[in-house]
Amino acid sequence: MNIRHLTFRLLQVYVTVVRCGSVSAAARQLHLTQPTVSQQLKRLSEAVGSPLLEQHAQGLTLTATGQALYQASRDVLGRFDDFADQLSDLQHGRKGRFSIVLVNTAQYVLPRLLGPFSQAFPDVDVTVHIGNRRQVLARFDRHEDDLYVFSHPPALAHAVAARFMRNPLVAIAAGDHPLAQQPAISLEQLLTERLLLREPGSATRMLLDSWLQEQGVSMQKTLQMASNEAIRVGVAARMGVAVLSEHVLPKEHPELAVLPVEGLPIESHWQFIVRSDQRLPQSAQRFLHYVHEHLGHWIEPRFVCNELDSLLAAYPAFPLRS
Amino acid sequence: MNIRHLTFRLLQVYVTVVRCGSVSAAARQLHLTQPTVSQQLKRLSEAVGSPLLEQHAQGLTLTATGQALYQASRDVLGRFDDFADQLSDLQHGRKGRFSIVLVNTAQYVLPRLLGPFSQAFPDVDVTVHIGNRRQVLARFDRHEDDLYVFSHPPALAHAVAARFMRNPLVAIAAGDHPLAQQPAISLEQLLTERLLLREPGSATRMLLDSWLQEQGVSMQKTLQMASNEAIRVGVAARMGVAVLSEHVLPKEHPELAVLPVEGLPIESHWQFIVRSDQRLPQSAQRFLHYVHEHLGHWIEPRFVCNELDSLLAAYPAFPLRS
DNA sequence: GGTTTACATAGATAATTATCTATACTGTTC
DNA sequence: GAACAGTATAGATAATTATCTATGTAAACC
Repeated sequence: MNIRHLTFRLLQVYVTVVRCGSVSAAARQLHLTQPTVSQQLKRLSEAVGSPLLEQHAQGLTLTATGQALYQASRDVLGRFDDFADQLSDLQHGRKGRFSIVLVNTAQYVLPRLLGPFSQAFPDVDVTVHIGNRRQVLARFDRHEDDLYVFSHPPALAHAVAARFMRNPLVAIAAGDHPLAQQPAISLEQLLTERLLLREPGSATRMLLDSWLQEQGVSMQKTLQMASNEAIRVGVAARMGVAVLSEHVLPKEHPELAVLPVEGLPIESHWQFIVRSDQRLPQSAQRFLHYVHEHLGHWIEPRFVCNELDSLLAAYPAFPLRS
Repeated sequence: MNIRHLTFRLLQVYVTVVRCGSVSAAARQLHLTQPTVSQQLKRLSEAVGSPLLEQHAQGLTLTATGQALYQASRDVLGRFDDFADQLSDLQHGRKGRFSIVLVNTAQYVLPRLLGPFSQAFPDVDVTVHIGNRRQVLARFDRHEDDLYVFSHPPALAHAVAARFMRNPLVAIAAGDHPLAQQPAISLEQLLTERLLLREPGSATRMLLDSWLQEQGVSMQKTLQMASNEAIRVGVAARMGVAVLSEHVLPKEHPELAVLPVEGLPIESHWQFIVRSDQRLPQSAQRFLHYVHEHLGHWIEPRFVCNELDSLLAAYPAFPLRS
């Protein structure tokens, strides 16, 4: 048997002929002429190397080979129908996988988007990595993920970005800290306190550094901790004050106070970054669309900054509704 | 997905590429050039409607679609490998079915050939029909079977015949019948006895009729019975004498005697008939070859008359050994 | 015995496929 | 940054396929 020139189409025609029990009937059903079907059968028979059909008084009869081929054809076509179903799910992003990397601060927020998405699309597997800004950039360079979330625009080649949420940095102190009582605080006043800092390489630190530099001042007493959580707890324990993403604070935080420092909060934004030189899986596209549509439902309005349109415009063929 | 222009070859190439993890390696293995394989992949990808592969630092990676296609391809190709195995059995006649029709007398002999054949080829299903000459001819006219066994050459269109066994007709009487004692018996003497006859339409009757006509004599006392068995028992019970195929007699037959009538035995032969206007199933071809080779092992030499060569010459491509 | 029905064959043509060579692009690796 | 390895693209060509119309053939039906 020569498998090389065997097409699925040929098997479809064959199955139709067997089901119809007649060449002419099959031709009508397939919108072909009868000689065309006859010839296809001939080719198929040659490919297989044995006769498949015999003509008897009561119509066509299958040879043993013909029966075996009929079963094989049905199995094979059925298997490809299944594949087509899978494909449809995959192509609509209802199924699949993608990976996303977050800078540390974003980990307080993204679960509020990923959670509903996973419920809506249970067959999409999402892998989430978390690191500080430097680590996320390294992963970007190595093409390790599909979606990246930064809190400050990086200048990267092959990157397309779109902001979606505000990420204000505020100054905090213990709830009963003397500064917490004041109606307004100058930057200099703040810097007399010990400042609890994230490590260099983190976005929060970078933003703070560059903001202070703009203001022409420099830090005095500092203490460095590589975790937003640790800093928050440290501030509550009166180790000092800090400038942190507002999202790091719990909803209710009696033991912490946001300080009305002049010039604060520092405005920054989280944004999705995709690599333009790498295919974005359908499921990740589906996620971006989902975020675009539902952001307002899951996030407090004052944080929403939905600028995803420009990014999504790159995937125009994507079916908007599942 | 457009299934129409999907070939098995394309899937083979794809599977090879995935297994090799590289287009070039697959090309070498398939004895093709690298651009050829690249282009096949492109076509496949277009047929499916989604990217299948991605190029990363560590070689090619499958997309989710690519993985699904890989599995589907393996399943499908595996299914066709199974089919090819079946096909091989069918094409070598190791498996399949055929039907054969025997005239009555042959039913005493053909089981001795069909039995060993069925043991040697357990996956071949044989259907045996039995009738008298007229009934067998009617089946032949209606194309009802694959193989026909007659005991007298019919003049048929689209028939090819080959003799394989002698079928002598002998006169018998009860073991203690007066004629049984005589060293030689004339035809006239025989005809004074009551003759137990098969029905018109049977070959035995036809042969006897025409032989008697040649001899210029006619029957006097007769009794007609539509079964060789009934006649044999009737002769033993002294109802009369008969002319029957020698094969109808049991190996040991003390209650019956073969009479040395002049001019007897009437020589006739069994022969296989195949229709030249109808495909002979491989399994039936295999059976004829089997008979040709083993006839001498299963049948007493004096009955063997192996003239199947001419018939088998029509199937030259048939592999002689299983 | 003519008519119908169903299948096969022949011949033609446009589209598609299989395959090549030559060349361009893109990361790795010295 | 030059060389290299692996892919992709372009252009060419022979083979194959898909499909038609027209015609032949054989059995079945009045």
